[in-house]
Amino acid sequence: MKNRTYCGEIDISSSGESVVLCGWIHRVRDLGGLSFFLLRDHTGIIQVTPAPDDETVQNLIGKLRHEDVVKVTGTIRKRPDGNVNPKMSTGEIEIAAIEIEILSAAKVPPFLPEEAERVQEDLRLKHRVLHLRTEKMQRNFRLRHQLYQSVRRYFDENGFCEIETPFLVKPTPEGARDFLVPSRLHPTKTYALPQSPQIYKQLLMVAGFDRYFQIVKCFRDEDLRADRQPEFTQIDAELSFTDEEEIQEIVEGLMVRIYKEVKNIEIDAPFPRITYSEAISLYGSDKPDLRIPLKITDLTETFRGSDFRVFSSAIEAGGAIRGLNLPGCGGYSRKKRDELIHLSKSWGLGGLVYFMSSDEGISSSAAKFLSEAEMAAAVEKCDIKPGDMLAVAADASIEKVALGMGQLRSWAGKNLNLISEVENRLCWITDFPMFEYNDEIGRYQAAHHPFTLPVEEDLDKYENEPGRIRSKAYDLVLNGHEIAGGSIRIHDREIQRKVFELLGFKEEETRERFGFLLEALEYGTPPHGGIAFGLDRMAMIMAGVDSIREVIAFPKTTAALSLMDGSPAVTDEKQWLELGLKPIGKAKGN
RNA sequence: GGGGCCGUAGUUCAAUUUGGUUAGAAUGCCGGCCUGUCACGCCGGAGGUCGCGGGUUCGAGUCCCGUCGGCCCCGCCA
Repeated sequence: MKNRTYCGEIDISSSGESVVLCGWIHRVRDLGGLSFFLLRDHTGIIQVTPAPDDETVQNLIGKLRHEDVVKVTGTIRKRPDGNVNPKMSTGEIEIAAIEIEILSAAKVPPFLPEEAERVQEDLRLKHRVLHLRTEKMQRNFRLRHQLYQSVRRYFDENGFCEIETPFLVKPTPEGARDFLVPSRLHPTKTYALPQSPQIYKQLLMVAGFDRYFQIVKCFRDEDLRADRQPEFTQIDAELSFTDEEEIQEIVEGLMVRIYKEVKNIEIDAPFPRITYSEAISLYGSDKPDLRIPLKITDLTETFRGSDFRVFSSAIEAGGAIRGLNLPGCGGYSRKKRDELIHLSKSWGLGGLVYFMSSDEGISSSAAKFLSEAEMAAAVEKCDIKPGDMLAVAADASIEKVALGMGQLRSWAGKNLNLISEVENRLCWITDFPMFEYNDEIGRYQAAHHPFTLPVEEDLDKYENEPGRIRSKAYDLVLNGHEIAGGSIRIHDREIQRKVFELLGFKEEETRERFGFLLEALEYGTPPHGGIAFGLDRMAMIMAGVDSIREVIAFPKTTAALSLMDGSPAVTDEKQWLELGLKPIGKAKGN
């Protein structure tokens, strides 16, 4: 519609002008002889009232209902003195309407957009369009749009070429569960939806594109979480003739650019680099939230030779003792301390030993087992001040005590109000282990993926301690969320062969699974590496919401259902037959 | 696969602890009145498979079992 104006774009400077506005009925106030209504579009809300003595319009307003779609023709005018609404950005003006056309009458909606935030989420998901009409959701998606644009501009300016990779790809048994797509033309065979474009972007490097990027959907058939959906969006990038430093610099430039363009926030680069093992011991996590100003302290040496059995037995078994300052908790009641001990058990810790500090000195439940000197040393080492409480855990497994203390650190961040919401803290986690032992299947698995380049000086650990080989992999962590992960890839076929061997892949199997990549790698492969970002998580954090469902237009529930369109759905027998398939088992649902 | 919380008018909640008359309120909806409202106001009205199924009981929204659905977490997510 030409010459159409938006509700939020008008201000007092345009008073006197005639306008055509289109939008939804937000609220009607019918006073009898005089009526008002609020008209809403994606830019804002403005009040409309009949032009003087216009009875036709006056009568029509009484018939308007919530969420009707109307076209309003009228004049912008200053509101009479004393009738300005300071709570509205358009509160100084109103539209004197000479014509109102109902373009589409609305059924009574199950909830009004303005109350969407307090209705049950399943109802919001079912009537997603009503929720998306809210100012908050409109803002979230416009932020996400800005994010796309900023990313595309940045990569384009830095010589990256956007190339689409296929959605119907070869199934890969490693990693996450695949969504399979049966082939009609080739019964018993399937495609898979890509878990990521990993292999294809490596092929693009072999193909000589030098720098590639793509904003692309990925699919993983795993259980859902607040920050995990079965289909999600990655910003995927890959570079040739590169190294970790270059990739990290490019990413830092991107993050600085995004924050500036999307949020108008200046962030500092470079971001701190923290090795995986440092992250685990200092923060008890491979994705530490650096907004929490607490570090875990190793107290193993402080308590070596202690008479306290809980400590000495952990040390004798090769374990560790770690402490964390809980600032301001020195006065915690017995009940609160017990609650925390209960929680600590769910974090995999055996319990917590407390040292409460006050002006009178240190008190502790373990005081009778420990010397004054030991207690003083621990408190000193953890920077405990009067009023604080030191929580200490010991375990025969270093990993267990580290991760448990990490949970305690997160708990403290949330519950002791230590997190500043306006802060954005980014860091790199580097030097990940190349392999992780999987107890269930009794072999090593790639911690990142099997094309990741191991750190060269660790290669001699192949035979005896593969668990200690580090890889050239890196994660980018923002406020405790992993938002990107990448690596330098293997371009040497001998190293690739060794990695597959260690992962227990038979040569034949390797050829069958990854043959097309390995073959391509033989025809002249540039050293290359890259990274992939979780765009949904970035949008979630930048929008200040707690779930990626708030930044995905049509998300699934935690049971992977779409309440709006009812997918997945029972499929016609005819469609199954065409694919040469027959469903077994029984559908659940109502 | 496991743990926790939740499900009552269109919506948000109360009544569930301790089983007992006709399941209440607000808002939304419908009708009437009202000429400067802005969460308009006033008057009246309609609206309930208490998620579903089974069990215990003289009697179940309330107790028990199962199931469906939602959220959070663990496992899982190369």
